[in-house]
Amino acid sequence: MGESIFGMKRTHRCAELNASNVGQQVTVMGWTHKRRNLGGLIFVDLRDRSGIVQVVFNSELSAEIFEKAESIRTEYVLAVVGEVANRAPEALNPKMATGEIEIIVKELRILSDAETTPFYIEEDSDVNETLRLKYRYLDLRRPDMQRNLILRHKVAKIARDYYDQNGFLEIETPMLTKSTPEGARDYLVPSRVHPGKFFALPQSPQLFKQLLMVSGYDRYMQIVKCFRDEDLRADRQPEFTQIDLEMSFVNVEDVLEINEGFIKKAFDEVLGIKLQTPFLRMTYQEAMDRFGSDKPDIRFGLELINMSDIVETCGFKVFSGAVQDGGSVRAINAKGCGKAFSRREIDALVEVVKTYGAKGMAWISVEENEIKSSFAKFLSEEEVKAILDRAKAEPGDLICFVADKNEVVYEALGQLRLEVAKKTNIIDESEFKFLWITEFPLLEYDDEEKRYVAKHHPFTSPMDEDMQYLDTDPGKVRAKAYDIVLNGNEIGGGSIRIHDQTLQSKMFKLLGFTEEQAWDRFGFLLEAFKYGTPPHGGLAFGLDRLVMIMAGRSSIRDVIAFPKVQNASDLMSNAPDIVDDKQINELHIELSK
RNA sequence: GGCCCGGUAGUUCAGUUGGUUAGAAUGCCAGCCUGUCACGCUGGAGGUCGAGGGUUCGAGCCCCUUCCGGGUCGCCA
Repeated sequence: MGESIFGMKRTHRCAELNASNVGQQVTVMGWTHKRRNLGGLIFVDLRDRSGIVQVVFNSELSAEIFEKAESIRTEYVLAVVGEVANRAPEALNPKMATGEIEIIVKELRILSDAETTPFYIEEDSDVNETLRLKYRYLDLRRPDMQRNLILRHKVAKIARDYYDQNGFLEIETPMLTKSTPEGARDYLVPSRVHPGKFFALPQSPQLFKQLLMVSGYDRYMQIVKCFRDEDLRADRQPEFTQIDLEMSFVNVEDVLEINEGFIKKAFDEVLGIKLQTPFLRMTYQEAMDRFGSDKPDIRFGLELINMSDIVETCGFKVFSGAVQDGGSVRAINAKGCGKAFSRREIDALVEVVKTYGAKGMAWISVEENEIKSSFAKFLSEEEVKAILDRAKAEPGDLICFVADKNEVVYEALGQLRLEVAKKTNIIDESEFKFLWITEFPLLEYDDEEKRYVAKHHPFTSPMDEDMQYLDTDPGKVRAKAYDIVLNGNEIGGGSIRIHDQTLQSKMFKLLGFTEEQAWDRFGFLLEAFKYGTPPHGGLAFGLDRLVMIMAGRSSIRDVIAFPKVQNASDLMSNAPDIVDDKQINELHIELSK
């Protein structure tokens, strides 16, 4: 059993001590990071969340204390009273933040012993993630994980302070809500009191924050958990955190401006990085045309080049056919890759575009006085020359083409662009490139459901100048919707909302809802809109993704204390799990076999 | 639901064409050691090769099934 802490009070965290404390008697408490027993002299590196300090047990101690010190093992929890001393010049450790000093121990208590941990508690360990997650509380002792969570805390704190200073009120919205059929799958919670009825956990506080605008709160923010029952990815967890906000009496530009102010402040105060505002604004159409993506990584070029007009009537059916069917032929010029890539590596690029629905990838490898290509023989000399000119081709380049429906061409080349950038190592990992993508399409056609669905959500306002197309050509209507993109990651998005009941009803109709269905599902919102609704709009940041990038990690699991694995379970607590029949019965649920 | 990668001492890994008792480093345990900081030296323990089945005289290695983890496509208003 561990010793009591009775009568002791911690005076400092381990790494808070420095040369200015020399001569002071201090009490520190923490975990045994490492011990070095030299026989008559024992060193212990004591660790807490601040860092590590060396404590020394020497022969001036009583036999009782020294024997106790000999029993110390890794991860034992210690309380140590001692005097801070300068280290001898030859014993300095410049690699340690506290390497100039050490604590000469006078009193020791072993507060808790510890079994050998399943993995070392050390910086940047490459332990199997299964094991890390099963023993997450040990994983979270690792200094880099502690830094990540501390960074997350700072970002959240800055968000609250910043938005508070700008007149936002933090207001909580319910976790037990009404299921909405549009969008992601809901997590459902059965009601005991109402047999056969279910709550849904919120995918976002969307409707509630709009209602708060109706209520006159003017500026709302909340750091809030959201839930989506969809498959996981490195940047997607079933429960995740948003910095969610909504503002009244604003236009698109007002929302962008206030939010880039937050990002600027967070990067300055947490990372010491001065960002230039305003961030670059780019329309959705421009982003697609130039980068094949609505979340382009603009740390590098490799932009898409439209070749459609050149090849529209060429002899290569794959190209001319795609253009004549309303699609396009586009390319990227992978500078130097014609020379640098083996045939096998080029074949790997073909596999990349196939993953995203392209039927294939045509290519031209440019050499000193000739070109190598599988399809150029179908083209006239002039056509080949026009292609090379437009691609600004130089010897050594590899020009990669995709011909298909625009949708597929964008997606395949956008992803190919990222792949080539990774392979050729042209991305500067130290850069943070933000931009806003604006003027998203309001709707997209769902082939499966045979109807239009909202690209953002059904409450997004169309752009004023496109209102005329709502009835005639809905696919053409652009929305007052925007995303904020950082290094190719969507870290937030939002829109100006519809605040007019008639327009909102029309929108539901466009999405294929009957009047009855719309009122059944969103009646409370439509009803609310009758009583005086301010124009409003807002945005939500994905806090996990933002912090992930700021921490230089590639998975949001590394910035979430207790994340779930790919099958949406928790390896530590073993949730989800079966429950007693009694609980099931109370909820009026029957399980299928 | 599809595709790809992985699973061997506590941990990180190696393991040849299928062939003796499955190795290394580190950690752990014991002994020695007064200036270490990746402490050092000596010795020791430690294995369901993810699980099940098959082929074979013989399987960590080949085949089938399955479980677990990661990446990804679909999915994610």
